[in-house]
Amino acid sequence: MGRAPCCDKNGLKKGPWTTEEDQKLMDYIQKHGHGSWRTLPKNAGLSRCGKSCRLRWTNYLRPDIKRGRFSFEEEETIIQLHSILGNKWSAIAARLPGRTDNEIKNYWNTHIRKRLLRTGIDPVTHSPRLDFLDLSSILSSSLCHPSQLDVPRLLGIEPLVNNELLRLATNLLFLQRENPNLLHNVQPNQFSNPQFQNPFASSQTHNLQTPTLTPSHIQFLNEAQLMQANVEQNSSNFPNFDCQNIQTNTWQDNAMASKLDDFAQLVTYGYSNSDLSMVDPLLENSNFHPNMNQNFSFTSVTSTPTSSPTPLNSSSTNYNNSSTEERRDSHCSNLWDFEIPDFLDLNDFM
DNA sequence: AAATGTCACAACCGCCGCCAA
DNA sequence: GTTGGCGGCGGTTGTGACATT
Repeated sequence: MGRAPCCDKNGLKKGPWTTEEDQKLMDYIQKHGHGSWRTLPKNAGLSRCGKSCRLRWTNYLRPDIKRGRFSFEEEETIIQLHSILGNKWSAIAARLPGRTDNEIKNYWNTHIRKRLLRTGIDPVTHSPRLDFLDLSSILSSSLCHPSQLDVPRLLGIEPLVNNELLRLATNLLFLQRENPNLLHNVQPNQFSNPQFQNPFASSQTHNLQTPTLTPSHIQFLNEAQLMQANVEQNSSNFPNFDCQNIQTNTWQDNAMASKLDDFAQLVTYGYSNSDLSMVDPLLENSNFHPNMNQNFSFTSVTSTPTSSPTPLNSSSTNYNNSSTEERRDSHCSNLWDFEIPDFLDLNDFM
């Protein structure tokens, strides 16, 4: 047999809490702790369901709740965490002291989500929305450069992330991990070298030792492969852009790509957008902290792009004379800025 | 000034995993 | 092993405040 019902639903009050009820609940919990929520309402003299009491306490009356508007840093943290965790509001709230999951969820739905949509970012995938493309701009661009009109790409048929580029980056990361000095000496034309296409190929050049597969190597490669598989799986979600057209359409400012450095972290951390079970241990074991964005840059093909770690406290930013909203919009409009290392010739891979 | 629309957020609903009975 | 309540969670709704027409 199961337990007795927690409460008789009939006759229990619902709806907004009165100050008197709040006071009763606070007084009781301060004296006795909440203990069993099932028995609390009766002991506290409240005609409420235990569940209602629990929600009122955790979402509103708890003394450690931070009230007031979300700061820019908090908002940025929420966006970054959401790009990894999705709608795991409790997990996000756990990393924002003083904020409740309900509060974050509400703020997301009423503020952040709308702002992302307004700036052409899909709040679910954190990637640019294809329907946000300025068709007139594209068409005018195509009129100027008819030969560059690429319908399949406009329709998003081709994946944004070229698999070869991804593979190359993965290999580069492996090599960099094996030999941190390697990339400092590399020449642009060396990226066509098979060495960079396959780190396990002959290592006669670059004074590389043939890698021995240690467990860490295997783990790393598994992570990289998982990452690659996820990107391939999700690539259909991404619109494509043509590097040759990048100067001529609205993607100039919104182009999406991964910075190699961020990519390195992405792969190293084993991030998988579709495997959230990896996220919590990942964050727990990493140096991540909401205020330590320098250690948290999951900017990638599948997540929120890099944001400045110090957008606010830098007096040199252009935010000085802007309202918070303007700052946030401005920030969002630059979300998709990216840098590609000079030594990478993307034309070879796109 | 009234009607209507929009926004913000507290609270509820329903589902799920865990675990006591 | 089964049942069903508890606690937690994410999604949705209700409602008051404010803005716009």
